[in-house]
Amino acid sequence: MVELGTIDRHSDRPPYQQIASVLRDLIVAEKLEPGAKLPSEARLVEHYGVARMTVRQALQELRGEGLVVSEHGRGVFVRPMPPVRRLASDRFARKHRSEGKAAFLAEADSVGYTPTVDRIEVSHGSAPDRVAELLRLDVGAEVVIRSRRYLANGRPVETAVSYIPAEFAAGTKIEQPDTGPGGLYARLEEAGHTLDTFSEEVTARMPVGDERSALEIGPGIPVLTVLRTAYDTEGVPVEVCDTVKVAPAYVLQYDFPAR
Amino acid sequence: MVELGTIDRHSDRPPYQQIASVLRDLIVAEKLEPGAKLPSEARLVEHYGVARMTVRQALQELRGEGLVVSEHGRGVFVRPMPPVRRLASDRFARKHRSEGKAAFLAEADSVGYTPTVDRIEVSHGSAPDRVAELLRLDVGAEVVIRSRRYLANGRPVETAVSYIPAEFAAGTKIEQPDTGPGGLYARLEEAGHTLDTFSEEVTARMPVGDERSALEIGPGIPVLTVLRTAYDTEGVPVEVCDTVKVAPAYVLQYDFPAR
DNA sequence: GAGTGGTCTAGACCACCAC
DNA sequence: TGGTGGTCTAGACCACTCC
Repeated sequence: MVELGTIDRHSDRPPYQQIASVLRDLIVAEKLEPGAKLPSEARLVEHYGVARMTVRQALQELRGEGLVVSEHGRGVFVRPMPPVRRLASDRFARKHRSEGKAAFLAEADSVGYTPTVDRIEVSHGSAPDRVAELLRLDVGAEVVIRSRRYLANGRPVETAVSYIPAEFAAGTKIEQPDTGPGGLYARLEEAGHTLDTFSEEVTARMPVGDERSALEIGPGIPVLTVLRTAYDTEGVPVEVCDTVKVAPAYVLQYDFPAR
Repeated sequence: MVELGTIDRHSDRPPYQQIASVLRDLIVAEKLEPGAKLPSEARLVEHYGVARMTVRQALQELRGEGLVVSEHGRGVFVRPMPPVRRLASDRFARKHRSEGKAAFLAEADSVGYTPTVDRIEVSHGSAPDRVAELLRLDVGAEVVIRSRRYLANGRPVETAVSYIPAEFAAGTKIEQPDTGPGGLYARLEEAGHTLDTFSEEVTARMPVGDERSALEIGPGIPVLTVLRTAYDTEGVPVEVCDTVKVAPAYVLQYDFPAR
């Protein structure tokens, strides 16, 4: 049983904010643990002696802050947080590839979570304008499109879509769902495109509709987007990877010289 | 006059989502330009023939997406967006410092906005735990704390707090509000700490209360946080800078070797 | 069927803003 | 003073989940 306290009708702060504060404090103090069920709206209405819309407005605040998620017909729950993944800028180092692991799987060992990849889809098509620009292709040029979703401990944490110029992928496992040991980058190197440099563009924003469902996050959780271009030793862009990550699940680390 | 259309009472999508969609489309198509006033709640109630709470729920959606801001007693407005700043990983290159400009001012020229810095505060104190760890200081060790706020075209885009071990700042302009030509990093190099490497940790999250007011953003806009550590040529950390940026105003770019 | 959250109605009073 | 958004009430019906 949690301590819900009371609200002060004469306070400057409106009742819905007071109710939101009480619940927020219970959550951050972990008196309500991640995954725990909050009292039902009906209970809160009864406890505080307010209208249901007032209780719902309080819960709306907490949803907006990403602290709770509601499930129709079941209840409102404290949002369970996925483990934090720390991505260092050497995560694509060749030494990881040579061990036969793709970056995501290699990292899971050291951090200690169970990695999964699902929704793998491979197709041929044309690249979005921005991607074509980065790949220095004509708009509409054919690329291999590889999309997939990454999960940590069963919870989605990232979606990724790779675009590879069709000529670089032709006849390789890049055109198949399973790219084999070392992943996509290992296959590109076998095809003669030794990787030299990566360039990443990082932004953050609120998720749009289908991202919310794919990443199983509510509207109160931002996403980090990383648009990565891989260049070979001749400076030719050989792949662009567009990733959308659940922001609270990631810390990106980059080292660079002061020059 | 904008075209508000009508809603379909028999659709699967609830009326509030249909209303939100119409307004959202008008905004993204720029039929409602940034800064423009939306029709009042009363007008929308009249136009769509729904209850006021239904209109408010539609507007709540748009607020959550950061598309509009409401101003009590004035109306609801399309959020005007600050210009996008693209931060490349060479933005602290020595060549910029040697021209006598700090990074923020140097960049404004090329991108074409008016930069301002305000709320500059300098104090002595102890570093937060994480900062002390990065600076390899004992918890509670004395540092110089420099905080400031950056604005582009008069709109806040970033707050920054720098922590410099007291011994490195002693007797330099680092202890004064105006650090002089080339900024903080130029002073550190003059003091014998030639900069060699930067390391940045990037995350994104929703803003907390005082960040919302300092950056003048509503609850629907995420922030990017960058925690940067500067190392000198001997590998000694000489500064940690904790920045909070309005996410939609930034693209961070990093280049790194595939190794 | 009982309990839950999702949506909606038709009012009300208040605080803030511009004129 | 009139128009605006902010908050609240006391209901209603629906869709979903679980038993």
